[in-house]
Amino acid sequence: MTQNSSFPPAPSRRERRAAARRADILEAAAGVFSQYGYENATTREIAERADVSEGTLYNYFDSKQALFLGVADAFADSLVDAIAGVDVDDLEHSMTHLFADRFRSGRERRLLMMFLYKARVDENGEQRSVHNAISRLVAATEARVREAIDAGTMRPVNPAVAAATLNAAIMGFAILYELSSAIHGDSAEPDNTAFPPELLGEAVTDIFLNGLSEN
Amino acid sequence: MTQNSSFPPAPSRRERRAAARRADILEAAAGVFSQYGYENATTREIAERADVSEGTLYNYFDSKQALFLGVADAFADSLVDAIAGVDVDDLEHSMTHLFADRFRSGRERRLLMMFLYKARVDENGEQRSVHNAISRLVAATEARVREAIDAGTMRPVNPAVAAATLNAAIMGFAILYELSSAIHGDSAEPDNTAFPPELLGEAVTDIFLNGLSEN
Amino acid sequence: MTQNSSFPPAPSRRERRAAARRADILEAAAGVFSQYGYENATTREIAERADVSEGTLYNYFDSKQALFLGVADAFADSLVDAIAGVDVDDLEHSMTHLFADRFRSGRERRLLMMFLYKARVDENGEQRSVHNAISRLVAATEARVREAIDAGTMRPVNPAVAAATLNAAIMGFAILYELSSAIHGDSAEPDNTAFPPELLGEAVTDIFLNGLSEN
Amino acid sequence: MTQNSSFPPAPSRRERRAAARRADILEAAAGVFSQYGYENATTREIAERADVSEGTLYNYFDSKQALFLGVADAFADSLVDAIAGVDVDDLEHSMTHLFADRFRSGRERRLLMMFLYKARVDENGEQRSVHNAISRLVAATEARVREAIDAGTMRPVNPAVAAATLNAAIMGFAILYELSSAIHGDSAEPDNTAFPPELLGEAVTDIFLNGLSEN
DNA sequence: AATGAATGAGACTTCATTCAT
DNA sequence: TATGAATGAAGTCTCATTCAT
Repeated sequence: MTQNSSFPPAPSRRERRAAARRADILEAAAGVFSQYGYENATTREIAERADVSEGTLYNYFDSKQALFLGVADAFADSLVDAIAGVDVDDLEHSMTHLFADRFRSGRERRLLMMFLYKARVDENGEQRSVHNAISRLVAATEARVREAIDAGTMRPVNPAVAAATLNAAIMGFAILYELSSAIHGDSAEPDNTAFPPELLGEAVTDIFLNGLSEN
Repeated sequence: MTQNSSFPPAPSRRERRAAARRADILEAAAGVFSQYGYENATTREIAERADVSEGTLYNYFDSKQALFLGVADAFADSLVDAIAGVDVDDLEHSMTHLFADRFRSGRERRLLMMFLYKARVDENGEQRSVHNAISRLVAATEARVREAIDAGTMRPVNPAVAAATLNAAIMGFAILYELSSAIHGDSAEPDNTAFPPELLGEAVTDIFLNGLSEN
Repeated sequence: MTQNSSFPPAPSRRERRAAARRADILEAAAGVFSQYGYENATTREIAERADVSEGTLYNYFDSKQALFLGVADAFADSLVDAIAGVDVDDLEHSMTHLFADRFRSGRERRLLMMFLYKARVDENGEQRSVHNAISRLVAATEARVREAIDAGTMRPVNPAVAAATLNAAIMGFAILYELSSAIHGDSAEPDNTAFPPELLGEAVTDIFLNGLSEN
Repeated sequence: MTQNSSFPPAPSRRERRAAARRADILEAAAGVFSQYGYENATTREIAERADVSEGTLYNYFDSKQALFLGVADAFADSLVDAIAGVDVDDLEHSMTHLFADRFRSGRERRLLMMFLYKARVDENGEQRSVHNAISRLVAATEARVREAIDAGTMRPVNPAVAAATLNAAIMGFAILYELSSAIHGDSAEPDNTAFPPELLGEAVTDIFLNGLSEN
């Protein structure tokens, strides 16, 4: 009857509705968080944007923190996927795309910035999840670097340092790009700064692959 | 010998005390902001740490925001100075030190992260000062890059992109380093992570100068 | 019989409770404002007297100012109604009652005094509502004066001046009466001063209708 | 040596300077109070306007309240003088001037309004002085009314009621006039409303002397 | 399961008053 | 006597979270 015979057992209609509701809430939360930052985002606005009541929020997430972590996890998933998709045999091309993609969406840039900020601020016991999300990113990157070195397309640099540097650049650049967007007065989408994402991705990749030194 | 005759007129005792008090407050604010982030920092704790009453805070700064901007300005000043000190004839050495210095102090790393975050969140009219501070950094960097290219020590890359990339890396790395510090459980000073700042600075500089490609 | 079919739609129980709560809060606010004046009235006491938390106040009114304006509007409404009820064919009788009614309740007297005071102090842009309330009063009075002149029961005085004078007397007398009440030591209700409101209303009306001059 | 041989003993230079300072402060306080109202007037601004430090204020007056009472007393003195100057043989003329004078200065109008307001709010034990000032006014008026009745220029109305009504009108009209000034957009001096003080004084006096009734 | 009114802790900020200089 | 920095109590307002409906 249902279209899915694999595990877990086919979700009932109620379960499907609940999942959709949860997704709506996460989507709304991502938007509000990215726009205002964590502390200035209000559960009231998230609820409004998800078209549910504030009370309902708490049927799906234990707290504002939990809501935030839900957003962070989804974000990290998509970024880990992107890193996993890098082709070590064509670093230039795939890195260019990776960078460009990370610079394209203002919402993603802002979310990344926020995760980094909160990860630091909330290092108090209970909420290491953002840390975990970051760690997953770096680990995924390090794995690719090792592969690239093994494949002979990358110099035998320290893989951990290289992975960290690349992620730092992604993060730092996302931040800087976001700031320039704001500075250039187009804080709202669409992002039409002096440097279009593609060119920027190319130039940054060039620096990373070929270095800055003359000769 | 006594009241010197040069400008500005010798500060009276009262003026000296006021300046010292102001410095105390800024110092306390920097500490509290870096530890908790802007929103979770309370004027109460800043006052306590500066050993003054909350009211006194407002004799020196108009608002919590103004206090924050005071910290941001001082921070940007020191970073601009550091960039201005880069020797274009010995990029490797001076960049290594620049990076290493930026990674050394946890408080500086955290402050930088916070400024970036707030700069994005507070792009509302009145408080562009953090933006300005960031802009100063990038401009100072771009000037050095142009010099280095003219001096023939750097490839003729796009100076604006290079300046942005370098700053992005500084920022991103400060963040990442800070996060790893936290991950490795030594969130408090001193910072004794797997990668000591000097080695890290060297490795990052190497990647930036020489690139990642196996040529 | 049950949910009536006329407009507006029958208020739900929740809506009815909300309206009642709003009324409770306004009532409490009127009491506290009249007792302490605007600036010395605290949201804490208003909340306590309305038997709600301070936070709840802000679910019904945006600010202390808004609360005050709610009280002012209700007050102006009742006074405008009273003026509209004056019978121009029996000025003596209806004016006597109008005056007497305005003198009777200490709370009303004090509120009036406060509105006048705040109207002056808060003439800053946003809050002209108190001004508006006063203007409504004077306009209503002027209309009655014109009618009375047309009906031949009043001398052809300048209607605007007469309206202003009458309202000035109402206000001024409310104030003076309130002050004497206080002076005579019965600041709390009930008001049993030397001059009972009815006699006072009569005497004042006599002066206004017949003047002070001999002959 | 000094120019004054009467009691009290000739003031020394120091005493004269102190008196002048006191007068400066009172003048500044009157201005600030009338502009902002009691609660919104700050000792800081009073001090600035009097060109002394805040601390100095407290060498001349015990508290903000005392400062206010100083202003109130001076104000009542001048008004009592004006009432004492009314010529019972020429009520029309002298009342017209009395009214007109009270309407002319915005600062006086606002101060009067404030005194009335504070007199009510501060009826708590300690500060009956404003009450006393008001009482002096009414008593002075009542004395004049009795004289006028004895002189046969006034109907034998109840002198207490008449005195109260007249003062009420003065107060109420001062308030109303002040409000209209504000309403007509010229809250700052000079006062150029639709009704110039002289005409207004005349019209009000006419109503008071001759009444409103057609007969 | 959904609602949204109620809660109350806690934040920032103001300002009359004091007191060491 | 004058100064003005320091004080700290107190006030308004916000918002995550709860719970009766």
